Amino acid sequence: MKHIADSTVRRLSAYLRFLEDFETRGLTTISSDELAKRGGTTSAQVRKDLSFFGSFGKRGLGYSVPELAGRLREILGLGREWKVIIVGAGKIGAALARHHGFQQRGFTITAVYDADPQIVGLDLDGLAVRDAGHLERDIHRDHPDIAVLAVPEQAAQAVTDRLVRAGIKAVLNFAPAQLQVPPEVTVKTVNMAMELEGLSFALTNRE
Amino acid sequence: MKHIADSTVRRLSAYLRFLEDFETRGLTTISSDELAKRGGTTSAQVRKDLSFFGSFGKRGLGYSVPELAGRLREILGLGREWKVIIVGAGKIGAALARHHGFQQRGFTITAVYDADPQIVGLDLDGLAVRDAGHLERDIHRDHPDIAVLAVPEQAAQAVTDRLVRAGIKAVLNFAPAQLQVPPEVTVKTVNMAMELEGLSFALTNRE
DNA sequence: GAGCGCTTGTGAATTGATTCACAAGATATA
DNA sequence: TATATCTTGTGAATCAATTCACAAGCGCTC
Repeated sequence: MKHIADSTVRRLSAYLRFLEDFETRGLTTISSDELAKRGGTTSAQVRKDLSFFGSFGKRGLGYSVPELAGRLREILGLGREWKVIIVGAGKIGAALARHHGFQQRGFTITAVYDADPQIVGLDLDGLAVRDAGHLERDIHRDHPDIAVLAVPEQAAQAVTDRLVRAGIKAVLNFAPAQLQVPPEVTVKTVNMAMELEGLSFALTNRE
Repeated sequence: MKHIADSTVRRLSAYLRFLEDFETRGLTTISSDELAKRGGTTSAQVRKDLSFFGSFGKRGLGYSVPELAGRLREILGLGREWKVIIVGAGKIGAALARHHGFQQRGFTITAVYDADPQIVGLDLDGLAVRDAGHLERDIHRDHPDIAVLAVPEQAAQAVTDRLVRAGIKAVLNFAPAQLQVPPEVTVKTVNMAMELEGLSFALTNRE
């Protein structure tokens, strides 16, 4: 398949959210222009994004809401359940573990780990924090798909190396670190400090 | 000033982090190539990024670590303290309020708000959760610079409208919503569901 | 102070993403 | 069946970001 830009995938994800909203409101068709308005983009952009994967609309009419939603779920790989482990049960990790919003879209948190004996064993809304020493054993046994990394900066690369060696192919990184991984592993980093600095820059260099 | 791309600002922020690391390790000069390796980019990219703001290096030698760090802090607007309020003290909001990592870079959390009377008054590591009804009054009095939005999706736009009307010019949005704001307001959105779906896409369409 | 090795700063070239613009298909109406 | 009205899908054009490539500057050595 031709390479798909990250920005395109993010927009597809946004379109799906809007479609689900339209679906609950009982609408059956929608035009690229309406989708664009909701997503803060243009109708040409919407059509181009979709054109990478096929042609799902009807000329003169628009797109069938349920059909397009289904296609997007398929494209994004949301037709199945993904097993997610959280590594690091500090403030961020614990908040994510307790956040039940992920379940909706098929992301199931199957385990939470920490290295601190004070934290291991704690109950987070029904999930017991496991000892990070068992990471490799558990990964070999349970085959989780995605690891959410919520450990301190200094530990981030070492933990990532362990996850990769154990076979993890996707990491959502909350540590403020640039992780090195082999090419078959995908990393997405959420860096709150960087976002705040982006706001600081915008406020300072008011254009 | 010429328009600076978002991706450039994010890289500047990353360079600064590396420089601070080099600084604590006692290094005094660094080349664009070393900076690039650390940041997973190229030396030409590093030099181009910096060239938008001036020429800070010495040919044949590289950059002075403390000088470049200082320049980047200046460019990013980190020479001052920024007052940050957190709106929404649910799981994510509370975790952010307790997270002390922001303070380091000059972002001070001055208040936390929630609309739920059950939550108003709770103590979050020394910060009492205030009644969201007082948002406007407090903003007029305290002039915070940045609002972190951690409210449920359905409330996100309405709360944003209130913040904008009260004079907030920068919002860090954790709600999975596409916020509409006037052009003088900057919004950065952190959308964990979108990141997970990006990973789902990558795992599904293994290239 | 001439020569060498190194690294910056930057136009030019390239690659990538977005926007334009319009032919073609679909529906509706008469 | 003909006409009018929509809206898609997509090459071509434009705009933006990255990479290339090299002249010019700096420090070091002889």
